[in-house]
Amino acid sequence: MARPVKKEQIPHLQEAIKESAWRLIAEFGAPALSLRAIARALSITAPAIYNYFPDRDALVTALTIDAFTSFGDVQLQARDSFLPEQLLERFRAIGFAYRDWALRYPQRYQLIFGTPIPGYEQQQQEIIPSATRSISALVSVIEDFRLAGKLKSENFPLLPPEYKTQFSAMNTSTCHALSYGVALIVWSRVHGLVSLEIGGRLPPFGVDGDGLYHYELQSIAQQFIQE
Amino acid sequence: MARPVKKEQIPHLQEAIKESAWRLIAEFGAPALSLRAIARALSITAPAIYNYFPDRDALVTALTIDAFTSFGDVQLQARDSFLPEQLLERFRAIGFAYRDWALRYPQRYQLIFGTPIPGYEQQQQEIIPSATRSISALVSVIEDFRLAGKLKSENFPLLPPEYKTQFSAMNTSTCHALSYGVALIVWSRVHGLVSLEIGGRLPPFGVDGDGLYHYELQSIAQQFIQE
DNA sequence: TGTACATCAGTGAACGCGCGTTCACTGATGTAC
DNA sequence: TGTACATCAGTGAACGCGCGTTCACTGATGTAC
Repeated sequence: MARPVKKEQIPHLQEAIKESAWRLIAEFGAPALSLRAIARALSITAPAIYNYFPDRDALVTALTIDAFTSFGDVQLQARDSFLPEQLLERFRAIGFAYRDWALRYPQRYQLIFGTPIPGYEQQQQEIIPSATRSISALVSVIEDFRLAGKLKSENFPLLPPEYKTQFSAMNTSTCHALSYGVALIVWSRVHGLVSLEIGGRLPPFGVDGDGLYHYELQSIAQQFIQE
Repeated sequence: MARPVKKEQIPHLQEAIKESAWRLIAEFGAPALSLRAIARALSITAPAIYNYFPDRDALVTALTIDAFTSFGDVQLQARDSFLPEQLLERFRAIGFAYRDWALRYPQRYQLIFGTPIPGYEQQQQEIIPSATRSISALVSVIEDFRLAGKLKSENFPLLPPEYKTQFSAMNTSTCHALSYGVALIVWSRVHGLVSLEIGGRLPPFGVDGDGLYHYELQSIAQQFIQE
């Protein structure tokens, strides 16, 4: 019963495993990911995966880091597609890149920001750098507004000094606590709209996710940024 | 090997099953819920559950409806703890009730708004009424602002007429499309902050979730409500 | 008050399934001489 | 150029597990007479 050994010259099986995992996550959702399903899709046996990842958690951790990294990449690229002086353009570009990525890879977005996968213990230490980087574009542009004296911050709740420590410990060099606080609020608004849209909570017909998102970015700019 | 038959007079097993399910969800998260675990916790056998729910999906649907209902209840109660004329107080009360409920039952919040449980096909029709009701307090108070001429809506993106149809089809009687659109934005902001907080995405130390939330409610009021 | 019977909630065994992980192995590849 | 050998990526069988669901059953309860 010789199985037709196709041996299709997988160049880098480690990458193939991750790609296959992403495909399965896109189709069935992150919580349903299994090593055996990945192996099946690649026409290999499940134990082969153990040559590349010590266990399932390690694979999920690697996927999470890759997702955060790719998510950070597109935002940083969007920022850098404008000159450092074009702060408002940079801000808007980051905002649109954020939503575009999330709509293109909704399951990846849910993997990194949604309900944790059952039975998976997140390895915080390994993930934190890429996670921090994933919002660093936003934080940096808001800090730039502050340095340019263009950050409106009346009434913003005072942030304890630990903020600063915490933040520089997160490897993003120096950043004023205020910028970080404003970035958190901005992030929460963007995340709120995007996660409702991804989750299908905006009623399916007649709701203009695009329009709402544009409006929300505009509102944020009006509230926090000096003309 | 006679097991000590405790027979502790469970009065309404159907309720006990749901309560046990909530306890397991609170401890292990919604995606890990299983009928056998529920049965184990109640010292009954798994097939007994089938006397009360035709299958696992039906149980999850019932839990979802209960969660939405309870979530809607606390918001409506919060609203009605102020006189109909005290619109701003009503709005703030709803906002705080929203966050309080979510922080008290984070796993329920994730069950109804987070990543869907793998293998569970949501029965939209059964759930929609309670889901709609869960944000009806917010929608109603914003509609009241509009009727009182106190809704600031310059620049709000025009909503197609389908909105109105859709919304009344959702059993919330008549409501202007504009109110519904504003409610969506308000909801997305509240949801964004709350879901980041529940997910532990606000850095653990030094971040004042309370303060940020107060600030955000204040911002919303300033943006959308006429003094 | 006493007996026969119907009801039906819960039991226990069993099904087929997919999972993560282990382990001894095999067989192609590449190097050393 | 030819042979012996080490390497090691991937295999196949097996493990123990928990899952949803089915099915024939049992045994307590309550009713009819």
